[in-house]
Amino acid sequence: MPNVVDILKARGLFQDITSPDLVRVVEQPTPVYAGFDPTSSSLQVGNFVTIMGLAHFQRCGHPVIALVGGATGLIGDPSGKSAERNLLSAEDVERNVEGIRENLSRFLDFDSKIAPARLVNNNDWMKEFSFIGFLRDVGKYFRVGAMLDKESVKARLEGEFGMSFCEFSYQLLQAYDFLHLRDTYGCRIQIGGSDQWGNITAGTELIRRLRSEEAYGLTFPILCDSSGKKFGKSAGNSIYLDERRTSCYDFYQFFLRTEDGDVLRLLRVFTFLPEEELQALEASMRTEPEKRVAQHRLAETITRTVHGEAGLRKALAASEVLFGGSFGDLTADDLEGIFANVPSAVLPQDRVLGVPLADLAVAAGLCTSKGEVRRLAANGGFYVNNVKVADPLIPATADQVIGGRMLVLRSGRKSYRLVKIG
RNA sequence: GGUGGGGUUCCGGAGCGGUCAAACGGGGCAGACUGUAAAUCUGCUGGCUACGCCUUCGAAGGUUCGAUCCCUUCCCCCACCA
Repeated sequence: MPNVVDILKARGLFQDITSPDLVRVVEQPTPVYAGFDPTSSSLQVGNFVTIMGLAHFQRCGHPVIALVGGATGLIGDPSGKSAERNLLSAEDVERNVEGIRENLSRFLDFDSKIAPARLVNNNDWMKEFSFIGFLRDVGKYFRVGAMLDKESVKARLEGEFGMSFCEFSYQLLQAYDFLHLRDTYGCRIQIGGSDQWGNITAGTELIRRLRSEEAYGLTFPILCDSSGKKFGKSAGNSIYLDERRTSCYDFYQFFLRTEDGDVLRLLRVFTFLPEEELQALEASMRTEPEKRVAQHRLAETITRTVHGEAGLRKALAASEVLFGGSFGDLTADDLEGIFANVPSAVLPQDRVLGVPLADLAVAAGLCTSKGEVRRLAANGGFYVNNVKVADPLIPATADQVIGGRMLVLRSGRKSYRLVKIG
């Protein structure tokens, strides 16, 4: 079987490892796990890195366990956070767990004969503990000195906000998860982003102490774009894996707009394309950059993985129309399909016809104020139905309402809003 | 607890009685160029019934024709001292 560590290294998914012995351990099928926080109802592209990590293990023949933190989500992981987080309500966490469970179930192979995936929720075992019981059974084996030494704790204690006991305890929970999965499924490896290092080593140490057995951790780098910013935000909004939160179109476009300097790296991380193909793509970037073959390949591949063939088709159809100039003879039905999950506003007819376009733009959420629409138009970036509009104070007319049902507002090249009459 | 320095628009940071919706930088948005890239250049960046009007400069009061700027009290930061 191919060595998964080598593959991860080649793919830019390797940051650190708790012991070089792991390289030999993975010569045999070895269960591995990664955790996902239910801080939101859907995973984001950043989480996809971890999913790819698990997928590589699975492809190399290792059973994988995806853990949803139904219990740890109630506490909040301080790793990488500069301030105490607000606690999520139990209902929110439960709802998020369901969303994430649904996300994950689409990416891992649960039917594999050799290395089936498994989905677990740490609330299933954590809920059995009493506070006293946990302190005695788990807390007893932790030294406060070592806990204070963790980067996530140190950073917070040095920062201005400090840290609650609640978050301080987080590492015990994650360490116990690892122990539990080791006892239950023979799991010996935990993987995660580099911010998880402290939590992972807390687990390997707990296992060593209580089971006299070596467990391993492997981290991958936190993805950044070439300007060093955390990857996965578009205009301040996270890119989610759930179509209801980020449309297939926006998802596809996010990757299509990848800059040259990042695209190869992202292809390595987010796809399984073989090295030969990556090199061909790199060559194409040199000889015919204007075709942006690599960007298309990236956007297409990851959209297909995340949203399926149908989702990719939607994204491609929408992209074609929206970057194809005028809407020509598209019907309202066509547009409705294309904009299916683009933010829209539904307004009664008398709130549209004769109403200044600027007001519509605000009502549809394209801009936050009419002043902003004016500025936008003054700069030449305001469009109605893909036709540039210079004066946003002129009222909307009936012939702008496609099929008597909707009109499409646009800011700049890529931001669209739909106004539906209804 | 004492002394000193501060809290300004998304952030940093000028302003220190009218010419202030508030310099400058960053970020953001838009435009041009290009390849839905990068770099570069340009414009915009409180709201509106918009050549004018309204709400903003930690909070509340006060002095003044007029206050971001002066005074009082309060809240919060930072530095040094104890």
